[in-house]
Amino acid sequence: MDRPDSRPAGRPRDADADDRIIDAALAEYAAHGHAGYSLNGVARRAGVGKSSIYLRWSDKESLLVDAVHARTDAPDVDTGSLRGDLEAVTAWALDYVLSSAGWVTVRIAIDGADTPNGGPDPNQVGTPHLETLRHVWERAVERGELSAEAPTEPALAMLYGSMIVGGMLDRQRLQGLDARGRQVIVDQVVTLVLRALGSD
Amino acid sequence: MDRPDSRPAGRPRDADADDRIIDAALAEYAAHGHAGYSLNGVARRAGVGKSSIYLRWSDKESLLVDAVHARTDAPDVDTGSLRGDLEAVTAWALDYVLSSAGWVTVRIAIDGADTPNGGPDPNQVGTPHLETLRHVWERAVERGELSAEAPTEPALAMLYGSMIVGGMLDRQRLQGLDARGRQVIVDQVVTLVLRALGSD
Amino acid sequence: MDRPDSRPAGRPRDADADDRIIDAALAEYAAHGHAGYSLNGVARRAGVGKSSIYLRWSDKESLLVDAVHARTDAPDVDTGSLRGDLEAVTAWALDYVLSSAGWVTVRIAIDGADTPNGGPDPNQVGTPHLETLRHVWERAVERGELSAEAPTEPALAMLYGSMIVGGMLDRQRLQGLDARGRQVIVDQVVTLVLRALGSD
Amino acid sequence: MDRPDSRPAGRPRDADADDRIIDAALAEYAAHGHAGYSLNGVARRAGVGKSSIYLRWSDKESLLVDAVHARTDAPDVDTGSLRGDLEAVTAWALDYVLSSAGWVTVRIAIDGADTPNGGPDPNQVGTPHLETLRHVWERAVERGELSAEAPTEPALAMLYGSMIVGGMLDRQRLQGLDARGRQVIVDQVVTLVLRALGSD
DNA sequence: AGCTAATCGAGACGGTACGTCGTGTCTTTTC
DNA sequence: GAAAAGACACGACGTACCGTCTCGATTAGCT
Repeated sequence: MDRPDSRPAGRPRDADADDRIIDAALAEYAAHGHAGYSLNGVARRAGVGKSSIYLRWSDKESLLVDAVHARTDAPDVDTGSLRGDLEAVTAWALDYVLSSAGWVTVRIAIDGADTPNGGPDPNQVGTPHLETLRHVWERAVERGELSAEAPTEPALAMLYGSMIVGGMLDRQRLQGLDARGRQVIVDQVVTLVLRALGSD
Repeated sequence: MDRPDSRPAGRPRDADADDRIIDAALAEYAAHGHAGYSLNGVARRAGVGKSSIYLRWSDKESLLVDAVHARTDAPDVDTGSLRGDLEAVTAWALDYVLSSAGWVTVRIAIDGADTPNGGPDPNQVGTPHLETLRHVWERAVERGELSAEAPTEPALAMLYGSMIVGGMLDRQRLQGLDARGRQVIVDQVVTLVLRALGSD
Repeated sequence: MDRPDSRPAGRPRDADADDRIIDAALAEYAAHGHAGYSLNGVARRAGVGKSSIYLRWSDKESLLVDAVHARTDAPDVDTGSLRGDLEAVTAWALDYVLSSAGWVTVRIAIDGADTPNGGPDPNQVGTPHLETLRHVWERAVERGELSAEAPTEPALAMLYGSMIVGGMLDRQRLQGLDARGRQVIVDQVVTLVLRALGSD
Repeated sequence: MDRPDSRPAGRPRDADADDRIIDAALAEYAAHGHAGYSLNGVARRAGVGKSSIYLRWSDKESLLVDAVHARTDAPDVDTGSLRGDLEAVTAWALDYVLSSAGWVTVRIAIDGADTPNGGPDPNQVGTPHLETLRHVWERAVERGELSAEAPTEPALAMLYGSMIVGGMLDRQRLQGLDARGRQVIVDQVVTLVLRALGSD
């Protein structure tokens, strides 16, 4: 007969296909931009039928959101000091916005913000990064480096926003910097943020 | 004889059409979002043939950029004090990123940043705002409120970036605020920036 | 294993759509003439997307050629005598050139003749009718009614050309004739042709 | 005062422009075929503004008709015998249908026949040629070579139609013939027509 | 010489069709 | 029943042309 938790009838989903589709989606987006990101192209690049994509996602927008999610991992740094944590997380954020994949995330979040029920939820997209920053904050409060009343959100926005503006207006120059040059940028921003928080 | 700057031959462009097209473009964008913004729709709404649009702009994207430009005016505030100027310019920036037309600018600048020679120049798009902020800075230095060595660019990025992140992640809530509520946000950000600059 | 002539992968073409498209093409041509024959109009009338048309034909011209081909059937009459055959085939040809669909064929053949590699091959269009006439000839030669040296082609051209000139210059009047009236015309032409052939 | 047939006020039409336009129209038609014949192109080639064309003709179709007319001259041959006249006129007709400009006439007449009040009047287009043939007939009757009861119209249609069918189905080959080769064709057709008329 | 008026080249105007491509759905065979 | 393949109806893209219009410049006859 049938085992109670038997697999559903028919051919099982190809788990590998998920990965191929997600990779293809990000690659197409990075290659041709928002306007040139087409589901036909994704299917072609992934070597997959369109129906296989529509079985998993409702439309091309939600595929993009999921793709970005699946490929975004914000490391939860813990260096023992607020400055150390901020430097680590800022350095990581800088690399992120200067990378092609990372910048796609920003684009998607920006694109989705003004189409309330049309596009992807930007909070859903951006949250991972912010989450990491919040953890840094919490530990700083626990360590007594910050008061609980410190204006968390605005400071987060300043730090994260600095990186975005840098990636937007100064991209070429920043991409040309080596690790040492980027460290200077990071130091500067972290110093400003800490001073703003009265914790320098 | 001939006047050196004589008009070109043929029927002159209809200046009124420019306005109708720009208004229609922004209206279509606001109504249907990025995905639903179609040149056919713009032409229909403006009561204009598509050729008249393509005579002026090379594609729908550059029309959008120009439309946003044409309807964007960054006021060169001058209140007499750094804090006053920053509050004014920040309040204006907040309204800007929360507006539909303003957000389009941000989106376009973001979209164009990673496609070096493909899309519109992000600096061209973003510059007007930054220009205003730089003027504020210059006057503050002249008044002696800031030292000439103050880290201008990072501070600008923090301020402008804060607004962008707010417009991205907290859009719904911020749009719901009245003038008073927005003033609180502005104060908070300006205070942080001034403190970061050691000028509070 | 696989059958050698297995069907190609994917959804098969909708055979019904072919018919609807062809009918719509001829209807549009007949209704609006050559200048007003538009592929958009054909698609609309056929209730079909343009892509479905372009999957089958490369452009509007080749659709028209195929449409005419598909709806043209030249009956292979066989009455037992040359005069009988010629009368039958001439009567049919007269009806043909006076009909809207038939006249379209002539138009297309004429249009295509002077654009060697641009338009449809006129021989491809006109051949079916000529084919029928040639069969009539062959049987007449077999029966001994005509010598094998009789100038086939010029006589064919005379007969067929008479109908075309009639359809061109005398269309209104001929269309107004009843079957009896048309028979008079047919008799006259056949008599002339037979006399020209020295076979009266 | 005023002379009764004074010239109208204002700048007179440029007679030279008529010629340039007509030549350009035929050249464009010959170069790009019916589909590629555009008024914009004619204006460009003639070095003329579109308004100058529309001052003279109501649309591109009637320009074409007039252009063909203006460059068509049907000689009223008179050789003294029916056979001689027919040979002359047939040779001329053959050259005509094989020429680009001549074939345009045929095409226009054909196109206009089935759109009663839409296009140019086919009789207007075709008449000149038929007129010439009728004169030939009349003289033959006067000379007693033909009886007044001879079936004029059908014979005319046979002769003229033969040429059209030849130009349509056998164009390439006939265009390749030299004067001698064409003479053979002409003889054949004339012989058939004369025999049909019982006048050989 | 000045006035009037139609024509000239040029080219923008609102429309519409072209042929291409992408959407999200549907239909087929194969696994 | 999922997979791939690809056809389906629809509609936007950017281009080209239609026939109309609006310009400044020209070219005449009439004052």
